Amino acid sequence: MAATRSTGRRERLRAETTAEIKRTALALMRSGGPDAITLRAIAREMGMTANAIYGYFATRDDLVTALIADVYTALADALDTSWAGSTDRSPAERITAWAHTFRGWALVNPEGFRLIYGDPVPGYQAPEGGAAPDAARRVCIGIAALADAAWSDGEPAAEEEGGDFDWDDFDPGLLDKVRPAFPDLPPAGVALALRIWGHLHGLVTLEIYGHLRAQTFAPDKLFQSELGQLVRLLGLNRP
Amino acid sequence: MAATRSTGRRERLRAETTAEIKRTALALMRSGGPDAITLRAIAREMGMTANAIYGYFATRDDLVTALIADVYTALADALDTSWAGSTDRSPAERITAWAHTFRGWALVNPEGFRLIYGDPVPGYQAPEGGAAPDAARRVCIGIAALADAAWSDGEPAAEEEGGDFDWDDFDPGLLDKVRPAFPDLPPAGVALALRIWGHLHGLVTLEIYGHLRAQTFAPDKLFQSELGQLVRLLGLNRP
DNA sequence: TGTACATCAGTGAACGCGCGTTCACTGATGTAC
DNA sequence: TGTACATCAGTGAACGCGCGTTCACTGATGTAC
Repeated sequence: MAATRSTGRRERLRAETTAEIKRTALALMRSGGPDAITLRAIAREMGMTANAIYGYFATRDDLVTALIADVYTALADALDTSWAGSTDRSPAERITAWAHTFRGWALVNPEGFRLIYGDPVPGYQAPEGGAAPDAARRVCIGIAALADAAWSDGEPAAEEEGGDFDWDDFDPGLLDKVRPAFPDLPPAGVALALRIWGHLHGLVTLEIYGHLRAQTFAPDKLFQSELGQLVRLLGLNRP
Repeated sequence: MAATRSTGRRERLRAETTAEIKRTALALMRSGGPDAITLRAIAREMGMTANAIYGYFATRDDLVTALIADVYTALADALDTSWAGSTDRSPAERITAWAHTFRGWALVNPEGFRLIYGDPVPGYQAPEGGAAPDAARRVCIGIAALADAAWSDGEPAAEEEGGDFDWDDFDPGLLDKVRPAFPDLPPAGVALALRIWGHLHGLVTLEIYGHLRAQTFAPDKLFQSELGQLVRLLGLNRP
């Protein structure tokens, strides 16, 4: 029994090898940095010849493009799943959970984080219309959701100075997604979202790149403390 | 008149060429990314042979090490100069000026910022006791000065949650410098300093790496707004 | 069930390239008398 | 001021290496009748 249809088996093997190539590439990057992603190194690691990879990816850059898209999508998925799974909790709890998902993902996938947000793989030339922007957008929209959740709880940054933001200050492509989804969020709310992104991105980047761990042994505590302030900044947890 | 002593002239020429090599390396990195720093490319750009550089640096990695030390020191100098030049102003103004210096330096020297805080130059192996940690420390101490200035103005983060920080949470090498300089700054103050670092680093990194500009046309306004909140967070500018 | 053919994953040798680095050298600049 | 020597910045050819990519191929797996 269970003799799978032969074409199906070939396809499955093919998909498995494709996945293994990607997995190996990321593992190499993890241990050797972005310049460790070479077709020859991947092939060596997998016990095959370098040109066998051409059966799966047309060029090295195609592989890198696929890698970036995969990783970006995985991050966006993780964040969206976290957010969608906490609808029954308070905004403060949801935002905290989302931020922990963000940092947690980065700590588990440091090479992915660097691939997405750090310097590009040496020699890599991105294609014209990559899928990466889509996932980047999704992350931004996720952050806008945080800001919106806080905003609908009482205009947290209303007292802000330098907050004379206008719709013209933002990329139309971003607004096309954000405004329909969060009709009550004003320009200052979008600005707040980007600033929150900055806070989280900064601490996580410093940690991933080793700058934070050179100064403190308690990055968790630091992040926790940051989230406490974030929730306060957003005007949540008020008496 | 003015016939410079001959040895002096040779030394001067030597120093000039050394500087030109570094300048060219950074210019190449600016236009071509970290992997554009190669001896051959530098030599090509300068109109000489690649091995002529061996008269100035023993290996390529020595050049990169010198580059990192130079750039890191330049950043720390710029920040310290900004801070030292504003002693007659209010803490809020000083902190704002310092942060603008930080961002301004990064925008003018994006390749330097990436060299210091981003992924390492491909193939680069840092030496044992590099000078980079020193300058990194100096930047941290500068941020501690900001926190101290705010703290002596009224314990800004006293109401903080997750703020149960201890001296043991921080690197002794950092504390050796920070505690004597700022005897009134408690552990929570050092933690606050690192978090402020995260805020600024995050926005600037997103901007330098192009992630911010994909979303907004007004990164200046955003940074300005961030600083307004920072000053408020620090408990300054109170009525 | 058995045979003839098609598919296709992977091989092995080879290419041209740019890299860091080494070597023996040349020729201009500066020094000593 | 003039000559003999020392210094030293830079040359030019060469090395071995790892890279992406191409090519003609082999041999196992699956398909058709």
